[in-house]
Formats: sequence, C-alpha cells, structure tokens
Amino acid sequence: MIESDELLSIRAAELYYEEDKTQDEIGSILALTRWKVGRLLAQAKASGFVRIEIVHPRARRLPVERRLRETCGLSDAIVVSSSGVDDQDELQSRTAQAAADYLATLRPVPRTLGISWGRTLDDVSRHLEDGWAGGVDVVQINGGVSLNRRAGTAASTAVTIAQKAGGHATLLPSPAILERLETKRAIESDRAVAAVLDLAASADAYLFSAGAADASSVLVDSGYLTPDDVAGLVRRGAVGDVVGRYVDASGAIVDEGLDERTIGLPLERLRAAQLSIAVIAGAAKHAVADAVVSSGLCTVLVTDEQTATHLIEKHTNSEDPS
Amino acid sequence: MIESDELLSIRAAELYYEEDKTQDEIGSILALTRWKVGRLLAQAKASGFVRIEIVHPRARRLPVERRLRETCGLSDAIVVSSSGVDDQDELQSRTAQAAADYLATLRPVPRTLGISWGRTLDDVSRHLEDGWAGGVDVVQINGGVSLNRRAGTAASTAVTIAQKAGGHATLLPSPAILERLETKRAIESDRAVAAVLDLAASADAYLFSAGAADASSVLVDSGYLTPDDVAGLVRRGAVGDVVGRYVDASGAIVDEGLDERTIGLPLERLRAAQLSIAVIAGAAKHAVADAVVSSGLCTVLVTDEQTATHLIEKHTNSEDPS
DNA sequence: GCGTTCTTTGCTCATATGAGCAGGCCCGCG
DNA sequence: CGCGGGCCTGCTCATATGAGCAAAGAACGC
Repeated sequence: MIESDELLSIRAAELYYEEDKTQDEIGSILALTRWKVGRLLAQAKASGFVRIEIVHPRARRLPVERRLRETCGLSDAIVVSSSGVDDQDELQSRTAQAAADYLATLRPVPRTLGISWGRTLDDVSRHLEDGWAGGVDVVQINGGVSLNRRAGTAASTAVTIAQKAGGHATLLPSPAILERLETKRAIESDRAVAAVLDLAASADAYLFSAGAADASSVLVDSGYLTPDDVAGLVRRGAVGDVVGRYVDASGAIVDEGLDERTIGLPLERLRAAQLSIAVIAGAAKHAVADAVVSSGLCTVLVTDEQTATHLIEKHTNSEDPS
Repeated sequence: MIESDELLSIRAAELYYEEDKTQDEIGSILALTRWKVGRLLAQAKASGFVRIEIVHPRARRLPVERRLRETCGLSDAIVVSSSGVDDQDELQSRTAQAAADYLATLRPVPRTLGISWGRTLDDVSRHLEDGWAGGVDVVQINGGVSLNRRAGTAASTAVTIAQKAGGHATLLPSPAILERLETKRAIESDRAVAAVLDLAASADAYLFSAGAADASSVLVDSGYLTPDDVAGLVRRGAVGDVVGRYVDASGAIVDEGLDERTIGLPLERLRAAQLSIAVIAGAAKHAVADAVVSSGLCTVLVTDEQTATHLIEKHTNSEDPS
C-alpha cells in the first residue's frame, strides 16, 4: 500500500468508526469518491489497523476457536476472552461459565454424562442453570475425594449437575488411588463399584478437567499423594493429571504402577469417546492442556484465550517447522 | 437490558464482528429475526461491549478531539492516539507529526507564521514535508538559543519550516533572557530587533510549544536559567514556560521581573491571536498544557490522548462540580 | 515511441442495514 | 374484570454498502 493511501485509510477509518459518518460523507470530506473510501476502509481492516474487540466477561473468541479446532483437530472448541483479566480465579470462573453454557446448548443432549471432579468441575456445576437439560444422568468416572476434605466436594459436583438437569447422579464409591494393587483389584471387582465403572464406560459423553503437576493438585490436597510423590512424577515427565492419572507431554501414563492403583475410567475409554469435553484454564495448565489435546483425550476443549493461543502456536510450529 | 438479551447481544456481536456474518445469518443461528439481531447489535454497541480502536502511529482520536474542543472552548483540537505507547519520545514525535499534518492542511494558508523554538518545534519542522505550503514566511517570536548549544537549533527550526514552505525565515537576533533590564530595553529598541518583533506581532498565525517547569527545560539547557532559578519559580507556582515566559496554573506570569527581561512576543499578543497553535505532549506537560488552554493562550491544541483526557476531566469537573 | 499488461478507477446492480411505524402483548390501574 | 399506556415485535421502505465489471491510466519491455 502506498504511504499516502495508508494515511488516508486511517483518516477514513477514524471518520467511519469513531464519527459514524457514511462512506459518502467521508468521500466529500477527504475529496474522494465513495468507492475509493470503501476500498480504503477495506484496506484498513485488512491491514489490521482497525481492531474490533468484544469486551464482556462472557465474550468468546470465535476466530481463535476456529483456529484451535483446525490446528488441533478438535471437533469443537470454546475460547473465552481473557483480555484484561490477570486474575487466574476469574479466568477459571469464566471458563467454567462457558463450559456450563456449552453443556446447556449441547445437542443431542447426552442421556448419560460421565464426569470427573475437582475445583474446575465444581465451578462448572455451580454455573449451570436449573433445568439446563431435561433428564441427564450423571456418573462419576474416577474415584472420589473423601479423606480429609469436607465430605463430598466430588459428590456434590455430580449431584448438582444431575439435579439441575432433572436426572440423577451415580457416585463412584471408592477412593481415587489405593495404596496396594490387591486392594484396588478387590474394590474394582466389588459388584457396586463394577456396576458404576460399567455405567461410566457406557456414558454418551464425558466432561472432565485436568490438574497441573504441582503440589497444588487436588490429589495432594486430598491426601492421595504427597508433594514429594508429585515432584517425583514431574521428574519423570509428568505435566499434569487427567481423571486422577498422571500423564507426560505426549499424553502417556507416567507411572504404570501408580496408574494400576488408580480407580476410574481408563484414558483409552476417554480417547475412544464420541464426545469428551475438557475444561482447562489458566497459565499453570498450559502443559497439561497440550498433553490432553495432542493425545486426543478430548474432542471438545473449553479454555481461555491465552491457553488457546499457546496451543495454536505449539501445533502450528510443530506441524509446519518453517 | 435483560440478562438474557445482554448475553444474546454478545453472541450476536461475536458473529457479526469476528465472523463477518450477516445479521440475517446470525438470526438463523440464534433463532431470532434479523431485526432483533440488529437491535441487539445496537445495544451491544451502546453498552460499550464492542470496542473499536484504530491502531496506527498516525491515528487520531476524533471523539476526544470533539470533547476537548467543547470542554475547553478551543477552535480546533488534534489528539493523537497514545494507546500502547509508553515511550515519551515516541509520543512527542507522533504529536509533532500530527502538528505538521495540521499545518500542511491548514486553510487559509497563513502568509506569516510566528514560531517559538525548542525540541518539540524542531520535531515539527523535521516532520513537515517539502512543499507543505506555497510561500509561508516564518518569524521567530522569542529570543533564540545561542549560548552553549550547537549554534542554531532555534534558527534551523525556523529556517527549515520556511524553506519547506518555499518562504523565508526571519530570525530574532537576540538572547531569550537578558541579565539586566536595561540591556533588554536597549536590544529591544535596536532597529533590527524591533523590526522583527513588529513582524512577529503582525503574524497571521502562531505555532508554539511549552516547556515543563523543571531542570530539563531548554532555558536551563541553554544556560539562561539555572536549575535553582527554576526551582524558585516552581515554588512561586510556575507550571511551565510558554515562549520563554514562566506561567502559573492560571496562565499568569510568575515573575514580573524575569518576564520584563525576556525578549519576545508578549503573551497578550498570543491570547489575542486569531490562530495560535500549541503543540504540547507528554505526561510531564499536563500542568502547562492546562495553563495554556485555560488561559486562552492557544486557539488550537495539538496533543496526545492522555493529556487530552486529563484536560477534559479537569475542565468538566471544574465547570460542573457534581 | 509504441504496444502490452497490470493496476486503479468509477460505475451498475444486488444485498445488507437502519429508520420509522402499526399491531400485539404485558403491565398496572381503576 | 376491563381499560389505557408503554414496550416490544415484525414489518415496509429508504439508504448504505460490497461485488463485479468495463474503461482509463500507469508501468514495462521491446
């Protein structure tokens, strides 16, 4: 573009967007035909001189969603705007809200929804509106928190989601991780537990989050693991946990021994699911988000703008190393 | 606005502005009539959810200019965008550029232009394009720098502006401030000097900047004043200097004795001018800018967005103390 | 200097959009 | 229970805008 044209296009854009003039009026002000003005305006937009941003806590970033779907091969992506949000809690809350919105508008409505638990999922459950669906049954897909927390964060998440959808919740009556493999096998073969696991495996859709691999993990908080355990896992490449199982950057299980003592849906089932929705937000979870997406653990990702951008960059660079 | 409508207007805005959908298409996506979509879009704009910004070094802020004109009673105002610019030099340069643009498009073209000198004015002179006008004579309106600087910053500013306009420059062959009143009177009555001062007083238009009242002043730099002198002036209320004369917040001369030893156009002449253009940018000059504008020293102000906002706030608060 | 090719310009026409209005709905009030 | 009054909806119509095209102009090679 010629320098003088660039300047003109800026003047035109000012008059058009800030002063609400018509292209015709701008034409007479700048001594141009209105078609020229139209073209200058188109140039200004194309060159990125005109920035249009939607500022709202519930705003999404549709173009980013599209790129995320394309670069990461997701069947759907929801990206919440995080412009001007520096607070990670706020980010988490917005993302949870978006996940709730997504669930509510999901068609066809799943009959059975398998869910994990954690801070994010709880947040989602609280953001759902009463009557968000008509009769969705909810089943837990991994062992619950019960050791030292106020009993039932996990349970209440599941129950809330089910209640608000007019369905009922099936809880997984088991710890998340057992200390001994034999105990795990025993519990797993218990009829009540096995029935829930079967139900979980047959769910139409899954909704889960992921935790960062650090001492802030809910598994540490709940007493299943010590900070040292987590540090050890990190040394072996862990980037975070998905439904209680620690994975590395490629989405592979980090510690087979630990994994075998973990009760819940195997990651393979998640990878084979028609519809599995991951809700992951925050700078601390960029690495897990990448692992989840790259290894096909989810078909739908709900996340924040920065995480999305991070994923897109990573995936475009690795696929097209120019 | 109803909550659900607010959310819908956000969704509509996303589809309209980010996805370039037509209102009709959005209607079928959101199950609304296209008129409803139009109204939602209008609401979104009115509520400020849609932020449109023009991002370019030479972008101006027309709505701010209008408010500045109105609240400060200026006949014209030029406000350059300073979004994302933290560097004061960059700000200064952009403002100077805008001043140069303004001069170049000024109609009617002044036959004689009175100018001051300083970093800002020099910047303006360098941004002017060759042939920006056909035959404008330039005359200095205050005494020049000559003591310790590379001779002729002031002179070169005037000469450059004149040359580029195909006119010629008249320099004021005198120091800015004299040490003794008698010397000042003697110089002033010298025929050569008096002639220049007369020419300056009869100029059609003036272009000047202002300096902040601190040790960085060009008057200090040139050796006319010591940092201590300036500190003393500040104690007596000085906010900055205009064509070499220190003024307080109300635009009044701070030190009559000093003022009488200062050679150049009296501020009254500036106040009475048909057209006097002040070019003032940067956070350090907010106070002087306010003094210049409030006391009617300029009819046109060229400045940056932050300074403009500062002035508008000040003037709306003082006029309408709600 | 001349023809060729590519770009830019000003246009026509189809489409998208906003203003303004009539009818219907909901609310409160008598 | 019936009756205004205000608000929202969906419309018509005028206007603003963008696509596509032919002609003018500029740049280039020969």
